Amino acid sequence: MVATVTSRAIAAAGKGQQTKAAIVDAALTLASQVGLEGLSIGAVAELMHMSKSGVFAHFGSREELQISVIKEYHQRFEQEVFVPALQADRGLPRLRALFDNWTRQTSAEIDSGCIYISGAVEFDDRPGPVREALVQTVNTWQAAIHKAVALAVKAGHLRSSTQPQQLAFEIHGLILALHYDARFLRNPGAVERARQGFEHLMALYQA
Amino acid sequence: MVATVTSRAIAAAGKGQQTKAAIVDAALTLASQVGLEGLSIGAVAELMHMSKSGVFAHFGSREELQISVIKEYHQRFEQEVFVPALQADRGLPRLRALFDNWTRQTSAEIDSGCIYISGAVEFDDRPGPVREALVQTVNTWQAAIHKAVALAVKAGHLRSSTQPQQLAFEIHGLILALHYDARFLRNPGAVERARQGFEHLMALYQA
DNA sequence: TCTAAAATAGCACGACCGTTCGTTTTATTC
DNA sequence: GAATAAAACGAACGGTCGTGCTATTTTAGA
Repeated sequence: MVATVTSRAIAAAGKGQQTKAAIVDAALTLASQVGLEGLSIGAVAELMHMSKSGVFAHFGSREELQISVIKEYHQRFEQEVFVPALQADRGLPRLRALFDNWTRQTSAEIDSGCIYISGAVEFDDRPGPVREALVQTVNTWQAAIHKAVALAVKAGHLRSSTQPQQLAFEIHGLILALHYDARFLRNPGAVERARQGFEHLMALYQA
Repeated sequence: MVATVTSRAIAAAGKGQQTKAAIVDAALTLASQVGLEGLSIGAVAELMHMSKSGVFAHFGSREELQISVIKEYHQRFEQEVFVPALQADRGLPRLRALFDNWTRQTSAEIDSGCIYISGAVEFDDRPGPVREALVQTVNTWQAAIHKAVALAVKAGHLRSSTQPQQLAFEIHGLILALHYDARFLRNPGAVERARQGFEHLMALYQA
C-alpha cells in the first residue's frame, strides 16, 4: 500500500500508530502542566475523546505512557534547541546559539513547564524505568553541552583552562533559575537576567 | 500552670499542641521525600501511629497541613542558613557565610529534598493558599539575599555597579544546579562545582 | 474525684486511580 | 461484500485518597 502522507511525522502507519502518536502528543501537553506524576490516563482519555481503556491499550501501563512522553519530549527538545544550533559555526557561536535556543525554549515553556525539570523533582527519589529514561535523556543533553564547550575551547574561543563540566554546570544553573523565577515566582525580567548571566560567564571564560 | 519545658520548641502547651508539633515534624520529613503533593494524611498517620482522623482533626484540611509544613520548613531554614550567617561581618563575609550555609543545607538535603525547590515545581501552576504560602516564604528568603548583596556593595566589597537582583539570580542558579546534579543525576562533585561557581561570581563582581 | 472539654479512634462516603476482561465497533484484506 | 484482524469501548475490581460524622478515650481544672 502506498502511504498517503496525510498526517504529521510518522505517517505510513496503521491507524493504531497514528492515534498512539496523537495520544502521546496530548499526554505531553498534559504532563507539561501537571507533571509526569500528575499525568493520569483518564485525563488523557478525556482530552482525546476516548475511553480510558482505549488509551491504556496502546501502552499497557502508565509507566510506558510516561516513558513515551519523555521520549517525545526529548525528540522535540532536540529539534527545537539542538539541531538549529548546528547551523552556527563550531565553537563560541554554536555555544551561544545553544544557550539562546535553550533560553527561548524555557521562555516558551513558562506557561507549560519543562519536563526535564519537573521530572527531576518528581523522580529524584523514585527508582524505576521512568526515572532511568529521564536520567538517560538528560545525560544525553548535558553531554551535548559539554561537547559544545569543549569545541569552543579547542577552537581557542574560550580559555584553555576551561573545565567543560564546570561551565556547563553554571549554564545549567542559569536555565534553572530562569525557570524558577519566571514560572513559579512570576518575576518579570528573568529572561534578561539569564542572558546577562551568560554574558558574565563568557567574560569570565573567554580567552 | 508553670510550663515545664520537657519537649522541644514550643512547650508550655497542652498535649494537643505538642502532638500537633510532632505531626508537623513527621509531615515535613515525609514531604521532603515525596513532595508536598505526595504528602498524604494516611502516611503521616501511620508514621505517627495514629488514625487518619486523629491527624486530620488537628488541621481540618490537607491544605492546612501542607501550609503548616511550609511554615515549619521556613523556620528551620532560617535557623540553619540565615541566623548563623549573622555572626559573620556585614558585607562579603556574611554573603559568603550565607552561601556556605545554603550549600551545606542543600548538600544535607540530597537524601531528603528541598521543599522550596520541589514545591516550586508542584505549585507553579496550581493556584491556592498553599502556593501563596510558598511564594511568600521564598520571596522572604530571596529578599534576604538581595539585602546581603546590597550590604556587600555598600561596604565596598563588591563593585558599585553590582545589581543585587542579578547576583542573587546567579547564586540561586548555582544552588538549583547543585540540587539537580546531586539529587537527581547523582553526579559526584556537584558541591565543588557550586563552590567554584561562587568563586567565579566573586571574581567577577569584586571591586 | 468528678466533670467538662479536648483529643483520638472508628467507620463510611464519594471520587479518582490503574488495570483487567469481554464485547462491540471499525478498519483491512481477500 | 465476506472474513479477519485491529482498535476502541464499557463496566467492573481493588485500591488510595481527603473528608465528615459519631463514639470513645484521655486530659485538665475545680
